[in-house]
Amino acid sequence: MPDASAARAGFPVSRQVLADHVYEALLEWLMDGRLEPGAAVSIDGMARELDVSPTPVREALARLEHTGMVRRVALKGYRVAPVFTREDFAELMEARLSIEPVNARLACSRMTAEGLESLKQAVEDLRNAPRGGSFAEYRSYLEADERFHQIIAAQAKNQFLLTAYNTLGGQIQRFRLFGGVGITDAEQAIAEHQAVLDALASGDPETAAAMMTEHVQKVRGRAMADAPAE
Amino acid sequence: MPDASAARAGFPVSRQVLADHVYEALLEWLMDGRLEPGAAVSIDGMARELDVSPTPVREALARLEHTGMVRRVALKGYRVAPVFTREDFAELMEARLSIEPVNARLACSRMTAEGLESLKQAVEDLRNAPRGGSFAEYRSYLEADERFHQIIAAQAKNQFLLTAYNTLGGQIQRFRLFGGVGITDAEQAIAEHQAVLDALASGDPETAAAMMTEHVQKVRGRAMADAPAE
DNA sequence: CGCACCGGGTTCCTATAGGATTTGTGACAT
DNA sequence: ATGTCACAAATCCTATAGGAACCCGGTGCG
Repeated sequence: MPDASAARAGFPVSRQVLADHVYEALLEWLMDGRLEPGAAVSIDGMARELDVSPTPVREALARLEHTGMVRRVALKGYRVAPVFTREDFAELMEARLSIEPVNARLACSRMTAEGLESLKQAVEDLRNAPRGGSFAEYRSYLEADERFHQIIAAQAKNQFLLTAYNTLGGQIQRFRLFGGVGITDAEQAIAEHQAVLDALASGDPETAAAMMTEHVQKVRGRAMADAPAE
Repeated sequence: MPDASAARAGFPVSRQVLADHVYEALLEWLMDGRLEPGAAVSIDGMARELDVSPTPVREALARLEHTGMVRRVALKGYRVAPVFTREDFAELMEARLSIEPVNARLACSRMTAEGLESLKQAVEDLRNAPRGGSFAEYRSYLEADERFHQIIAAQAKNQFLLTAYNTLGGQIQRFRLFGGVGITDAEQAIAEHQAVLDALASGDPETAAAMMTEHVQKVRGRAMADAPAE
């Protein structure tokens, strides 16, 4: 409750308007899977659901559209982006292979102590995360995984690359939810993350980039093997 | 134009709503330099200016915010993104160096005949563009330059990399307008574009990537030399 | 049976109004 | 002169209303 402390201090810090809350709510619903791919996202309906007027909903959706999470057709409304096809997935991985190793290389030389600490925490969380079959169970696993890559992107200290990664990151999350792949070979994946972390900690940019490349390639390999059909 | 045939057919295809027009108008004004960096973009004011209600303006601005062209502060409104600092420029070029060579490499093997033709046209336009001192004169030069890179990004046939590039592309345009650098060494720049084009035409991906890397590096070098202060 | 047509309901889209917040200005006290 | 306060204007933000477009049945006709 930032409002409370802000009110006490005398000047509100939160500065959030309704559209921001709606945006976050929609994002959460998208990531939660409560809104399935292809489903219509009615402006008026969402407004009723969230008990606000359509205006902030409209604004939030306009922002979301640019992330690729929802698509808009003029005079017809918004829909959750369709399910990833095999081609979409291949493109996404190709894009990751282009950007993430660069992030790792840059992050290696620019990493702060706090950043490294957060990374270690992320890998630790990955290890401790439950690996049950239900979605609720591996939710924390996915969260830690995403956080790991996000921190590296942030530590690259390049606003443009960070923006580029964040766009990808959202799609990656969305794919993990609806691509039909659960957690496969978690031990192997954790080892790969550890290898990236070690390279970053040792301060060798090229090794860090190479480890990241290897990791993403293996992720692709595992996912492709998992869902051979289409 | 699609409108004509659509009207003839009896059902409009364009399907553009007011917010789309406002979006395009704002984008054009931003690219034209009619809206200077740091300037406030008042919602109500824009609405009066364009003779529409604030609602579509609000929606258009919400979309624009995600491109980095304008920034929003809750309850205070939108402002045109501030002028590029030297650090911003360095980051932008670093990002270009990460993405554009990859685009060139991929485009090389996936290029269509039409794509190659458009590229040749772009380089030709670059050659024929006037190089006068005034902005209006080198506007077509900048347009052709941006088009060249945009086509390559599109020919990479990867929606995610294309999105990533487009975000960069907007910033590049904005920088060229307000970074204070005009066209320096146009002949040299054209030669670099030609080298990239030749490599793409010859179908050698690695050379294409290398030529693109070289081009971006030299662009950076020229711009840095031009604006040493800051 | 297939297909054009046509309401009714839903949803989108835009304008408008008014409350909430910020900004600018000027008087006043220190 | 400087800082503070109050007040007015501008701006943002949200809700609401109504016109326009779309979707979905049903009906009638070939």
